[in-house]
Amino acid sequence: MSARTVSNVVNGSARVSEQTRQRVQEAIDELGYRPNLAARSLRAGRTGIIGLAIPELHSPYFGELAGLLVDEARRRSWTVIIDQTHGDAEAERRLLTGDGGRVMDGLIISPWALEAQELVTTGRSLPMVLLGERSPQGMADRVAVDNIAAADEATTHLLALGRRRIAAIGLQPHLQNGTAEQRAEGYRRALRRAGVPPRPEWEQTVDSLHRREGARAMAALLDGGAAPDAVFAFTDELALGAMHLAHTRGVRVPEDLAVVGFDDIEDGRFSHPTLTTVSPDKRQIAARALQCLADRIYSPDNEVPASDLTIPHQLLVRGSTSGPQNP
Amino acid sequence: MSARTVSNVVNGSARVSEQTRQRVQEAIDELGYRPNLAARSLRAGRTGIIGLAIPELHSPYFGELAGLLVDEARRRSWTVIIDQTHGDAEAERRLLTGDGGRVMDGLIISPWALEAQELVTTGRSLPMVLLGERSPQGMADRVAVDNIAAADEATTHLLALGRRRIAAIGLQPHLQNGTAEQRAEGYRRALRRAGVPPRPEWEQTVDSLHRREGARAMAALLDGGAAPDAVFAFTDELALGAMHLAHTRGVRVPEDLAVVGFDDIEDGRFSHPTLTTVSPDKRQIAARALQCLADRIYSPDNEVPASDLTIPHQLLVRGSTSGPQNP
DNA sequence: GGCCAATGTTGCATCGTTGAATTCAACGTG
DNA sequence: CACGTTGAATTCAACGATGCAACATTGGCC
Repeated sequence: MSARTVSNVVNGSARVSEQTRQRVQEAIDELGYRPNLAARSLRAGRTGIIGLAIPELHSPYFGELAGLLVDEARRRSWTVIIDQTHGDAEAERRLLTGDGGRVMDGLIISPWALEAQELVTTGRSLPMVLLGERSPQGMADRVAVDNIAAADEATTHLLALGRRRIAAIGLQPHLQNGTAEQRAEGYRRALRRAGVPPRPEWEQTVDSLHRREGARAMAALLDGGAAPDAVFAFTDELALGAMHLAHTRGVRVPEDLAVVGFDDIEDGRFSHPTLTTVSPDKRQIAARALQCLADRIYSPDNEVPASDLTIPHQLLVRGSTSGPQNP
Repeated sequence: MSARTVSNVVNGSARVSEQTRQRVQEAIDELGYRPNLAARSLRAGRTGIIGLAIPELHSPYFGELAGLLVDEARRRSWTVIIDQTHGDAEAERRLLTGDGGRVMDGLIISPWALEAQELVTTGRSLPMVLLGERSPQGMADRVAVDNIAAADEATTHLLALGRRRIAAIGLQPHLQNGTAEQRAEGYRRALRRAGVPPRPEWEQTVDSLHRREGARAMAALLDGGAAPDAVFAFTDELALGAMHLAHTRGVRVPEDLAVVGFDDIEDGRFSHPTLTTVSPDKRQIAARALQCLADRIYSPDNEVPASDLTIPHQLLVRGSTSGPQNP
């Protein structure tokens, strides 16, 4: 009963007689033997581990997305290691260079501080899928919604309600990842099409996407000269923060202020009022991202052309822009 | 320039002349060499990876906790792999037996379906820290808040407001993990001390801890004979679901119905009204859990006695139990 | 009986790293 | 000048699993 035979039994690889198979299996069960993954990885050159790099796990959007990705990875027998970058460029860079050693077979990254250019250059050798950010030279796959179109729809919805003083919360001019900029562009495009000139004082910059910042930005808007009658927040968290502040100031939502968010996090379905939002198909984002990664990992040499997948989204109209609350 | 010398330079271990060190370092930088973690793990018998097993990543409480744990692990140069059990006993068991191979040096698990007895028996050889669930024979470390005392405080707070018809949402009699039971016990204890006999029809069982279930339970309470004037929900998510349903039925919070939750998730700070809650010190839970795990991993043979750490908690009174909304 | 094919099992070598032991060179001392 | 001492670099072996080739066994065929 050599080690080689045991290996054959465990992997069901070579021809093993039924008799030996059973004898080996018994021994395995009895001794509680488990194959050593480190050794297996060393031999195979693969670890079966993929990395997921997101800004923050505690943010509902990324929490929900991470959950879906982990489940999808399990379906493919992959294990996921999660790293939080906290929007720190250095952390993102360290992740890519594999500082301290290469463990991951591939990486799904939602970039924040680094621009795609640097991402792709630094992480050259690592199969990689970008969430949200566009890859410049088609060096890495990318999965994202059409932010411009989605923001346009959201804003158009507010215009259709008769609102004209529509503010935007969520600009991040100092960031490289481009998402905020695209949503801002969609917002402005919709305004212009409706003949409403975009006004800089209605575009609120934020330092983070937390509720707190949404509240701060809303306060700034209310304290500013012309109070808006609608707000398009670039994320649901910002929207919920804005609604919270509106409540504390006695501003009624949606009567005095219509609010639209982006992400369709669970909170928005149960908030008071419920939150109208742009809902990206998160399940599909997870599935497609892993599909891309698998393609890239399993066909290493052939220059697989980078795919740029646009995921469908949907505007969910709820209480924050309509009369009574819809579920 | 042998492999051994390179190893010495990388680890700074043995005596290496300054000259060779530089020569090696240059080569490393130029070739982009990274040590192979699989080989290192194989040699060392350690992977530097710990597992985190939680029911669901998308739940805000576990999302926040996971984020803190990941950060704390990074401070200790550990990598975290995350597994979602979805409350599935089989998934928890598979995790413990290391089905398909042993990767993790240790495991932090928030048990759901399995009772501690089985957990400890099955995962005998794996350093393990339990979150929430008590370990019977002191075979594994445990980190948790004093659920009974905390639930007592929450209920007592409602009693102090003059409420007497206090319902509880969140019982899970079919589960083994004991947390819900402890909170129920604290709830009943407080009622009895105040001379209010616990009434079975005010104890609402739930299938999950999602907002949806909180809403369902609240509906059941309102549709039942005697509508309660207060609710203690065993988690913030249940509480938010309950508040949502109250709003849709025109029940005012806190005037008609006072609500207390448990967990202190971010949503509760920005909901309308803001949510009174029991706040466990999550940062400390994360820090202590990793400390325990480190102790156990780094002193393998010595039977380190299992520690049972009680983490402090705090009742945060907010809008859902007071007049206007406090932040 | 001798030879080949099919089937089942084993041994060898290897993945990359590192502990332990070894070689090599330079230097100081009696 | 012979010899011990110290510092620096190298070689050897091993961690555990597995691709590959070799080996053993059996049965069938001419």
